[in-house]
Amino acid sequence: MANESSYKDKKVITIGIVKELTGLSERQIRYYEERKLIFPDRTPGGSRRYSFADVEQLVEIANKIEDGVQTYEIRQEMIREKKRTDEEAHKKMIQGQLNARFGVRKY
Amino acid sequence: MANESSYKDKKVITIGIVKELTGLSERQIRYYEERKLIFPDRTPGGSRRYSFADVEQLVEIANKIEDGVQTYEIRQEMIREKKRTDEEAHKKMIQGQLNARFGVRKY
DNA sequence: CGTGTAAGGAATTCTGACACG
DNA sequence: CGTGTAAGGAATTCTGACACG
Repeated sequence: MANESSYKDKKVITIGIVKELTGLSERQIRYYEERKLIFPDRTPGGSRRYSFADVEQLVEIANKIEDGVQTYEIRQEMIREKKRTDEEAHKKMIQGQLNARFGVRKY
Repeated sequence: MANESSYKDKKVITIGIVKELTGLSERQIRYYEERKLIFPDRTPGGSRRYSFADVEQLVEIANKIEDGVQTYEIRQEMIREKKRTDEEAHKKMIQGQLNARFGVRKY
């Protein structure tokens, strides 16, 4: 649920292409980064590189803003969502360890 | 077998990233294009854009060249391979039309 | 044949700031 | 708050050519 697509998460897209793909302006794309909603990689030279997942994220962000949601709120949502998935992953890992030591109980 | 990955075939990667991803020089990447082994898109400004599929193709090409295969031969192989898959697709399409008109015979 | 390189120019991207509201 | 824009510079990419072999 995080690493099944080797392409989707690779940071290889320049801001110019992201602009084409999303229809957003460079200004918007950079601003959402400033507000910590998106996290592109950087080349050694300092240019931003986005993944397809980032592109999709940007579209979602833009939609919410169009609906009047502020960047701060969007960020809070993202943090809550991350916490939820992290806890879920943690729970699964613990369960995996239990299964490894005491055997898997299928049902 | 050609459009199941929406990411793999999108031409969004600059030559600089392709260089990193493949370990090839820009010179090599451009040369393989000159020899019609690879077909990047272009931005309005003229910059090349590659897909992940292109990146994989480039690695294969580079391996063959290392093995002493000439670009001309690699190109011939590619043409033969394309012909084969095209014929296969054509055959499937004809069969599909027959099935549509006369019903599908499962076995 | 396949690849390196120096050359000059054009396209791309970057940051910080001013503006509006 | 979110976005546009002009400014100046730096990084990226482009082409055509000379070189080697």
